[in-house]
Amino acid sequence: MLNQPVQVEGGTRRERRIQRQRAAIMQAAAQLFARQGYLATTTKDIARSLDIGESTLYGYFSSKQEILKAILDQQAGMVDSLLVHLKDLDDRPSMVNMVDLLMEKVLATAVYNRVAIAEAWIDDEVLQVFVLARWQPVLERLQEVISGRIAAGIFRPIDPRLGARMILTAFIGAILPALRGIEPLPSPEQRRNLAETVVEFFGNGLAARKE
Amino acid sequence: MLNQPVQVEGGTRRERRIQRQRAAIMQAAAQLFARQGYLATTTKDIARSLDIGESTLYGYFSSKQEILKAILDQQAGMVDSLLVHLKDLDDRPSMVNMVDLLMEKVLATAVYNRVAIAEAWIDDEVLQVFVLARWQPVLERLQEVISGRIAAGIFRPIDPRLGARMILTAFIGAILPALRGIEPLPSPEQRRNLAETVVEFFGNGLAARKE
Amino acid sequence: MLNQPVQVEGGTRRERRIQRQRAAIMQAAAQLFARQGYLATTTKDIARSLDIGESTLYGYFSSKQEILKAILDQQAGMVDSLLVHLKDLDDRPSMVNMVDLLMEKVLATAVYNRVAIAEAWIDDEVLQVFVLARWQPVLERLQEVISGRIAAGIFRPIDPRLGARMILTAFIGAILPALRGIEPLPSPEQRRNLAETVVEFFGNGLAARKE
Amino acid sequence: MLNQPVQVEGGTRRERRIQRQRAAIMQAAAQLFARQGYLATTTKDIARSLDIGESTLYGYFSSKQEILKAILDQQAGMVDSLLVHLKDLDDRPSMVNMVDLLMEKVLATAVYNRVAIAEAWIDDEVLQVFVLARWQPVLERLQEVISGRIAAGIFRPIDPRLGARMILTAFIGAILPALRGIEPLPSPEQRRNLAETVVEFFGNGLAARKE
DNA sequence: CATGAATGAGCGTTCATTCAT
DNA sequence: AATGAATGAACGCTCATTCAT
Repeated sequence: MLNQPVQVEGGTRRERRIQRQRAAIMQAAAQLFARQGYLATTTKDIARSLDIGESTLYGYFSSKQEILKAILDQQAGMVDSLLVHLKDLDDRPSMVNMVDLLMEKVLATAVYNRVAIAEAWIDDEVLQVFVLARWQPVLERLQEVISGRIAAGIFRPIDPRLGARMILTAFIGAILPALRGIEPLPSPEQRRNLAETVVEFFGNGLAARKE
Repeated sequence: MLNQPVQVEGGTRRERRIQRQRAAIMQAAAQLFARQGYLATTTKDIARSLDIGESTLYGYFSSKQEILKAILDQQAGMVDSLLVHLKDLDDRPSMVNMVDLLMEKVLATAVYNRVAIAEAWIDDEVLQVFVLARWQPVLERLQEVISGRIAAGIFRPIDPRLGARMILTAFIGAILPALRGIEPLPSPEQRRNLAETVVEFFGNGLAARKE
Repeated sequence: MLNQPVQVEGGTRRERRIQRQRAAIMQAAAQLFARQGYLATTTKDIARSLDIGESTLYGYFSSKQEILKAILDQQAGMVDSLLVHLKDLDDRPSMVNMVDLLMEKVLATAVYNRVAIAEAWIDDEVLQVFVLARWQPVLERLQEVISGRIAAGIFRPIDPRLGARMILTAFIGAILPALRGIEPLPSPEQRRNLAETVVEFFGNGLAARKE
Repeated sequence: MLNQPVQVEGGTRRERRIQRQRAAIMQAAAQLFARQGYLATTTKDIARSLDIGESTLYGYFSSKQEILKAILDQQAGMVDSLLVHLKDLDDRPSMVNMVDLLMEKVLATAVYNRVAIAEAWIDDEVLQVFVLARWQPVLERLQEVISGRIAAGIFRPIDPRLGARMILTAFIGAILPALRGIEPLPSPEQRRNLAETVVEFFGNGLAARKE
């Protein structure tokens, strides 16, 4: 979780510098928001962690709120970017790939997600706009798959909404310690393993595979 | 979710009155903490919601922090009280009963749990002392059951810790909207239904039951 | 220009204390606003001049703006209270009495008026709401008198609005140094003298009285 | 009240350019100072209204204070320039001419005067140095005229200082709305009319002319 | 010469806590 | 036991000014 200069592209050199600085501020702020919460983090904290003056922040964001909004926006964008990958969920290997990818993306922005979850847990608007609205397509896709399999007799008749929610929270449970920051991020191998376990769990629970 | 005078017992009449007032403060504070977060809730908010003077709070708690601690303590006690019921998890009906009971207890103190989760998400000490330490026995019991079934060939060989975590988060997922406060608490029938679905999911995932 | 405890009446003892404190704050603030201007006066200045904590101010006024508003309101009320006395302006002695009274009232709240003028000079809303609207009846009464005398052939035909404005500013000119705070308030005798001169000026300019 | 490039003369081309820019800054700043007050006007406001960088201002003035000082100086120079015209005040036509000229000059720099009045109303040093000291010769000349006429039996015996002050404030009253910026500047005809009324008022008040 | 970026000092305001009654 | 009043410490934010380019 190093603080490396963020890569940005496009625009003039000046615009790139501004984007780089904005990203650096968001990163530093997100670290602090994740660790102490938004309210407990002062603008002084953020400035000090970047070794800049407090008022310098206001050249890049018009308020502390705006920094949070930018973080939430970026994380929401990440969720959106998942949607293209939600097509093939019919055979087991493609599901494993999908879950692996999901984990990778979610964990790559773990700090941002931690902030988003913290805020959404308390603020209804954040919950609706930045979390529920963005994850909704994922949940719907899951429900489609479940409904399809129920119709095909592969799955028991179950409330697809509940099923989708349980599977999604089980998925989150698998990466929760890393997301919460009490365990290191899993290696690619560990992640693949987790993905396979989640998918298996999705289908058969913990029952022994019946061949 | 009415604010009724809380029943307390033991001690002199005076001590009971004090306990009753402490409980009333905790309840009022927890409502506000749950809705707005601990930091965003002012002592003035709490006092006003009880229609008492702000400084009166300090006759019952030495600080705002202490109110939070008392709330976390109480919720942790609730978790502890679950442990006695964790014995019989061997046949399906007793598992359903257990999960139903768990849900009932967790939802009965939904507001307190919401506060605990919010704080644990941000504060490492709260996470360790008030959440992880208390849920640890539940997780361990679950791991035992899983290990036992793996040994008996009923379950696939899987990391029991991961399995326990996934099942517990799936369980939480089932009641998440009520816990977060965006859906009403489930009726006893709905709850039983949820419990059965969770247990089934635990065993067989979403696969059709093979009888 | 001593800072004596302000007399207030009505309400319970508690309410009277609050009113007294509000008045003390307004008085202290007005002194400072008059001397340095509203913006250049900090809440710290006001608090220090009363030897109270800065945050104590906010128990009596919700913002620095509100202190200013209260001062302007009070001054506007003073102007309103003049109107009852504007009836008899027909013979010379009653005009002198009237002008004398006007001077007395305006000078008794000299500091407040100085603040009101300063703000009205810069802020259009203050000018309209707190100054023009309140002095309007005075100006109109003056115009009536002037129009009446023109009709009676006593006065030259002149724009009554311009006449009223000139006479009012000449009146203010007579007390300007006291209002501005560079000369002490006039004694009652000096004031009566000023009043007579103003009234004479009103009628005959500086020309020698033709008896 | 257009913002045209100000004409300056003397010096090298470079010096003229500097003078022109200084004047442009003063003009822009004076507009803002007049409308919002000195303190409420930020250097950013001034720079933006000139479409230059904020720090560019500091190439022409060493501080925001200095811009104000330059404005006050210039206005004070305008008053000084009136003095040459204060000779002939003996017959009525020349007095009217004089008052007309005074009005013209004062109104031509209305914005600067508005700023000067605002500051002098609050700051003792500005009052003394930039206003009282500069208007003093005008007041003295007026007092001389009054004293002379008293000696000649034309005027009543009156305190010449008070008389001079009243006549000057009545004069200001005649142009006050334009000065304050709530009415447009008077046309030359209107101005001449005002001048005649003021002079008449000076001599005979509002009494009908006795021929 | 012009400027974008940076910043220290200070602002108005909030709030948990104390204290006299 | 209850409270209204008071307050120090700290907050988010602004702004005149500096400085490297």
